[in-house]
Amino acid sequence: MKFKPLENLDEQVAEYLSNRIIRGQLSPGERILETKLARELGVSRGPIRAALRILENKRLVKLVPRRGAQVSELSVSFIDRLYDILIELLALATRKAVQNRTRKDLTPIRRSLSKIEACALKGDTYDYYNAIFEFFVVEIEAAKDPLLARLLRDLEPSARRIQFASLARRKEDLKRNVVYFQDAVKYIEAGDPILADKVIRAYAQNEKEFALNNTRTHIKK
Amino acid sequence: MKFKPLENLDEQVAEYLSNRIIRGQLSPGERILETKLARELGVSRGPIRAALRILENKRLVKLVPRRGAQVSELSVSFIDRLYDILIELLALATRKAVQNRTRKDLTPIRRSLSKIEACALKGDTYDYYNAIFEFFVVEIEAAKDPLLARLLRDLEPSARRIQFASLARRKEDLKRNVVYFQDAVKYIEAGDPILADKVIRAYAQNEKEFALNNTRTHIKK
DNA sequence: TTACTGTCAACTGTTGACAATTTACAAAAT
DNA sequence: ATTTTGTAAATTGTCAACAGTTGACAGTAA
Repeated sequence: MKFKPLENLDEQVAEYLSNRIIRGQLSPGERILETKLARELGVSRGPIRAALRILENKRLVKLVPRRGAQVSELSVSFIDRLYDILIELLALATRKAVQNRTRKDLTPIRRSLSKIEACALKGDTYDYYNAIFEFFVVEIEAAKDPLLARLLRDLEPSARRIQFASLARRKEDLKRNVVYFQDAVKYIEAGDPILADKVIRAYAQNEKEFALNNTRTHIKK
Repeated sequence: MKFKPLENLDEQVAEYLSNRIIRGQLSPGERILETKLARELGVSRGPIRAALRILENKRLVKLVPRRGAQVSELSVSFIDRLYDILIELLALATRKAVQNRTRKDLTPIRRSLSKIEACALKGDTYDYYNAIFEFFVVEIEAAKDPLLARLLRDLEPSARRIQFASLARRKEDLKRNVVYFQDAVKYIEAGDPILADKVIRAYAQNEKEFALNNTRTHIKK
């Protein structure tokens, strides 16, 4: 049996809030009251405050001194800017994955591609996007760059949040999208950083445009 | 007179520690004891812990659950990876600056170029690098992208730390470096994102190589 | 000597209380 | 009606105390 590294309350609370924000159960702009949340979760305010700091780094909440925390907005311009950055960082990660991957890294990459393909076939939108995030996780693993990994991990919840907001409309998109990942794996296997970079950029760009066109109803500005 | 936004203790402590780490007054690997620091600064452990979370995001300290905080290491591979990311993000910021700048943005950009030139002429290495950071700050301001601005701001202390560690050897480098910024401003004024991108990439690449060759003595691995 | 085990001091994790600040709201003035 | 001012309640900031965990080290057994 594998014992957990005994997460402290900070991270547990952060995880809990993170999920609720991503799923839209907490709406943009909504205030998060420390006292109230502490009562609800049965912990003191200390861990709550630490959790809010964690979420601020992931851009899920906005922290204003002496005015507390609120769920961050999901504006068009934010989506725009997030994907601009994601395009560059994912492309960089892909190039690094091509260069630094060992043979062992290929196994999980191929496995997550299969998962993507399977979900696309079944039309299971929710799991499909989970599989895509998993793909990037293993790709980043292969890139052997902890700093880049962490930056991307910090941006991941925002990406998830955006995708969740447009999940309903994504069904027909699946099969068209799979091609990107099939190509990406092909070039990662072949060791071609330029084409792999290009494919991932194209995917992220496509994702960006889809998000911009399909989250309008959920967001503020 | 301009009143401060009444910083809370969290940020003041973070600022204090940040400076000490950047200047090498706290050495890599050194533990930071909450209780001791709290006594030294005359505050309780609450703000200290919050400050440590802030510094963790800036990668200045490493936080291990139940084992406290220690000053992060400055390894060759970290420098390598940091600049890889900086190259992409600064290039992106530069392109955005070219596209989104107003006429008003040009004034501080030109002013900080003058400062760079003046410091290079005087051979004032320390202020020279301050001026360079200032240049990027105003450039990012012109790029009109708060998300990108924040990512870069989070990485800034690490870059400063690296540059501080190799400051002594940088004197002869100054005049050669100025050209990059003169060119960058030229292309920003002319509205040429491709060449501006290229210049900044070249600068950052150059900076990276210099750092890698001149911080060896200060770092661990 | 070397490896194990138990104990203790030093820390971090968590809490509840108190102080300072902000917000909401009602009353007064324009 | 609209703005201003004053006051109370709600909320965040800070602290100090207690609980739980970790790491070091001395003592014991091989």
